[in-house]
Amino acid sequence: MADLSGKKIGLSDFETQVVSFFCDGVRILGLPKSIGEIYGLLFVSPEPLALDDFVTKLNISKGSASQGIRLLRELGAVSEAEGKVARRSYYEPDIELKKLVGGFIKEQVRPHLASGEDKLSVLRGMVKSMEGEEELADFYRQRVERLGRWSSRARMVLPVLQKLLGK
Amino acid sequence: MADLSGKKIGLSDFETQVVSFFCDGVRILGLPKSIGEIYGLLFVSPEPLALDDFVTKLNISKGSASQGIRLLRELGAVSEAEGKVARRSYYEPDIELKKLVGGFIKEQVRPHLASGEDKLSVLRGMVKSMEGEEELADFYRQRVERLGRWSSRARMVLPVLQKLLGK
DNA sequence: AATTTTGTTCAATTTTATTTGAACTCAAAT
DNA sequence: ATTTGAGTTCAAATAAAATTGAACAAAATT
Repeated sequence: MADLSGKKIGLSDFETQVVSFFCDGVRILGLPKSIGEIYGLLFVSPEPLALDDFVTKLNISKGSASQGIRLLRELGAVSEAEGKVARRSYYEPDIELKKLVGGFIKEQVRPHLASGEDKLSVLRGMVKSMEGEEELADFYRQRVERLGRWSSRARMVLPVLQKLLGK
Repeated sequence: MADLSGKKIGLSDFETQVVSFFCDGVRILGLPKSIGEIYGLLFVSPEPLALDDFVTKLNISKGSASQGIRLLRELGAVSEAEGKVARRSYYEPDIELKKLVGGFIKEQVRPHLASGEDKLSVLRGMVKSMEGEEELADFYRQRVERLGRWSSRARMVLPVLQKLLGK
C-alpha cells in the first residue's frame, strides 16, 4: 500500500516538526522546500546522514537529494563528514548562524546586488548622455542618484548584518 | 498587428531600464515581477499614474495592475495621490528607503518570523515532555535552544536593519 | 573484467505561483 | 433612473519553479 498520508515514514513527531520549521524557514529565503527538509533532517540528527537517508526518510527522489545536498554545500550549510562508510558519503550540518548567514549572503545576495549595480551603471550612462537642464532629464538624474544611494546602503549593511548575526 | 517584440509599447529606453532594475529588485524579495514593473514605472514617472497607465504602458491586465497596486499600498510603497481626475485614482511611489524597508519587514518578514516562533514553542513543549537525561533528548534540547537563539537574533536584528537603512 | 552500488545529470513531469479576462460592484455623470 | 466607466474579484489559463526518474558515470567489490 502506498503512502497516502502526508506523514514522513520513519520520522518522529519531533523530527517532523523540526523539518517543517526549516521548510518554512528556507521559503522566506526563496529556497525550495526540499532544501529545508534536507537541512532540517540533518539538523535534528545526532549522526551524519547519507544521500539514501534523505531519500527514504523524506520520501524525496535521489535526484532531489543530490541537488539539494549540492546547493547546501555551496552555501556552506552542510559539509561532508570524515570517513566514508561502505562507499557512502555522509553529511553533517553547519549550525553556526554566522556561517549560514555568511554563505547565504555570499551565494544568494551578493550576486543579485552585483547585477543591480551593473544595471545601475547603465542607467548612469544613460542620464549622463542626456545633456542640458531640461526638467525631465533633471528628474531622471535625481532618481538615478537615489538608486545609487540605495545600492550603497545595501552594500554597507551586509557586513553589519553579518557581524550582528555572527558569533 | 500584435506586439510581437518584447519591448514595452510607449516606454523609452530609460524607462525600460528602470523598470527592469526593479523587476530584478523585487525578485530578490520574493515578489512577483509585475510588482517590480509597476513600482518601477511609478518611480521613473514625474507625475502620478492611474491604473490604466500600467495596463497600457506595461501591457499587463487590469487585474494584475489592480492587485499589484493593492499589494504595493499594503507595503506602504505606493500611495494614492491627492485629487482624482475624471473618476480615476492616481498613485505615486514612496521613495524613502526607510519606509520601503519598514513596510517590507512589517508585512513580509515579521509574519514569517512569528509563525517560526509558533513552531518553535511547539518544539519547546515537545522537548520539555521528554523527561530524563537520555542522550537523544539532551541532544534535542540543545538543538531547540539553538533555534531559540537564532530566533531572538533575528528579532533583534530587524530594528537595527531599519535604523541602518533608514533616513 | 564483470558486477554492484553510489551519486550525477537533465529532459520530462508535476507542482506552485502568477497572470489573465470576464463578470461584477460601485460611484459618478447624464 | 439610467448609463458610463473605474476598479475589484476570482476561477481558469499560463508561466515559472521544483521534483522526478531513468540513463549515465565513476569507483569499489567480487
